[in-house]
Amino acid sequence: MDVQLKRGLLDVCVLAAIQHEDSYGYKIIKDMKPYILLSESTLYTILKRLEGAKMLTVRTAEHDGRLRKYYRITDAGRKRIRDFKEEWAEMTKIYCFVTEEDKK
Amino acid sequence: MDVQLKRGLLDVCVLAAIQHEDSYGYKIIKDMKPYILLSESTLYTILKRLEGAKMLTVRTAEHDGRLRKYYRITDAGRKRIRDFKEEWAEMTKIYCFVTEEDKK
DNA sequence: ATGGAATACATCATATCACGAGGTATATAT
DNA sequence: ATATATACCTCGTGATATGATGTATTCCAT
Repeated sequence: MDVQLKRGLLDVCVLAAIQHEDSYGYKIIKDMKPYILLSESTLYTILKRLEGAKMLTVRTAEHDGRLRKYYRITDAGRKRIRDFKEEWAEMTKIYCFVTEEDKK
Repeated sequence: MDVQLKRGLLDVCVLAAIQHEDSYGYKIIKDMKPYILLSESTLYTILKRLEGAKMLTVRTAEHDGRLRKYYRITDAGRKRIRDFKEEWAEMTKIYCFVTEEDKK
């Protein structure tokens, strides 16, 4: 997918990946794989940004003797997803505009 | 609409605005207005970029004693629109992923 | 006739952001 | 032993939307 198109989708996708249950970096990438690919460097940049925007919170927990950082979505994060749904309607209009055939 | 989301749509929208007939800066902005807003500085940046990518060609013509730059879509430009249609299918999948309700 | 809006083009500086390259460390399978 | 998977992180770079700003002409209302 075009890099510029991804830009608008990645943040929301990451939020979507943790909306049903807390998750951690490596798992988020795997869960998103069928829909959109992203590298670790990209993901951690996004997680930091979403944390700064208070759309998720972080907690560190031990798992099999190794530390993991678990991310949990906040109300602001859920609002971002709702806003995206509204933006989708606008995008659908744009799609129609772009694919409009010649009206002879 | 979210700035990042616009990024991926603007180029294709500008191409869509000239796909049926040649157009010029001011008119492109007006035609796109119902679907997506963009400033003149943004538009001219995009037109330059699309010209560099050979997705459109430019010609200068006089209109009412004033010079206008008319933009015409190329085959590469039409291909970009076709590619977008394919990307739309991916985006629809992503939309489903994001809006997926809890599966109890 | 004068002033302001609309038309029409353009440049520059800034802030945001995806991503490759690189780094650290442990667990598990071959 | 060694390779692969898991798990985290930082930095530099290139791409790009946008506001601010500038130039110039035409049209319309007062």
